[in-house]
Amino acid sequence: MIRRMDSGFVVRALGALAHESRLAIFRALVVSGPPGMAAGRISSKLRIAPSSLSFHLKDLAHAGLVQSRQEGRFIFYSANFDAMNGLLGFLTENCCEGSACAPRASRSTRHGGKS
Amino acid sequence: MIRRMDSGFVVRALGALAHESRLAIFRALVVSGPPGMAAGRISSKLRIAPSSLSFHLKDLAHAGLVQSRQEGRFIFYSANFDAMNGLLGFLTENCCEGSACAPRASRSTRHGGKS
DNA sequence: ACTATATTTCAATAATTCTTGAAGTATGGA
DNA sequence: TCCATACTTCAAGAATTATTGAAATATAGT
Repeated sequence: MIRRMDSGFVVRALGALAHESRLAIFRALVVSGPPGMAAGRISSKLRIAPSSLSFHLKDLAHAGLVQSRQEGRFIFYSANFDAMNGLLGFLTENCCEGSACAPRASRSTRHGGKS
Repeated sequence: MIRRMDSGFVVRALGALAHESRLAIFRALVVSGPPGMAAGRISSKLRIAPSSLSFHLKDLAHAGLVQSRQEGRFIFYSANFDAMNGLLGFLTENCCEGSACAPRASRSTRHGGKS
C-alpha cells in the first residue's frame, strides 16, 4: 500500500509527531517493533492518562503512522514503518536538496506544480 | 555549530514544518539554496499576506530551520541545511530503527517512486 | 526632511488542539 | 449473568496557534 506523498499527508504526519507525547509514543512503538505494544502498556510506561493516550493514538493512526490490531481485550499499536520511510524520503528529497543535506543526489530542477 | 538533538528541538522543528504555508516556505527556501529569498518575494510567490508570512518565518526561525540576513531594504531568508540534516538524522535513528526503514548509509541517494 | 519600499509588530479575533473525568463499549472469565 | 479489565468516546473548558488590517520600524533615494 504505497501511499502517495502529497503535502497533505506530510503535514498531517509531521503534525502528528510534533508533540512530546506523540513523539514519545511513536518512538516507543518503533522500539517495540512490528508486534507493537498494548495501549495500557504505553499508558503506564509513558504516564499518559488513558483518554489522552487514546486521543494521541487516534491522531497518529489518522496520520497513517501507526496501526492497531485487537488481541483479546488488548489493542496493540505498532509503528507503520513504510509510512515513516515515505515521510523521511519526502523530507530528504523535497527539503534537503539545496546543499549539504543530501550527499550529492538529485539536483532536480523540475518542480512542477504543487502537490 | 552543532545543535543538540533533544526532543524539544525536534518537536519544535516538526511543528514548524507541520503547516501547509510553512512547509511550502521551507521547500521554496531549500530550492533557492544558500542565497535564499527576500521576504517579499516569498510573499508574492506563495501568496501569503506579509504579516502572516512574518509570523510563519518567525516560527521557522525560532525552530532553527531558517535564518535571515539583511541586504539593503530586503531581508533574505534561507534554509538551515544543517538543522534539517540534524532533524532527519534524529528521525532516522530514533524513529526508524525497528524494521524496514532506511539502510542509513544509502538513504537519500535514490528513492524510487516519488509522487 | 520627505517619500516610497520592505518588513515586522500589534491587537483582536478566529480556529484548532489538548486535557481529563465520566460515561460508554467490548472482551473474557467465573 | 455479573464482574473486572481494557480501551474509547464524550463534553466542556483550557491552552495554543493562526489570520490580518493597521500601525510601527528601517532603509534608500531625492
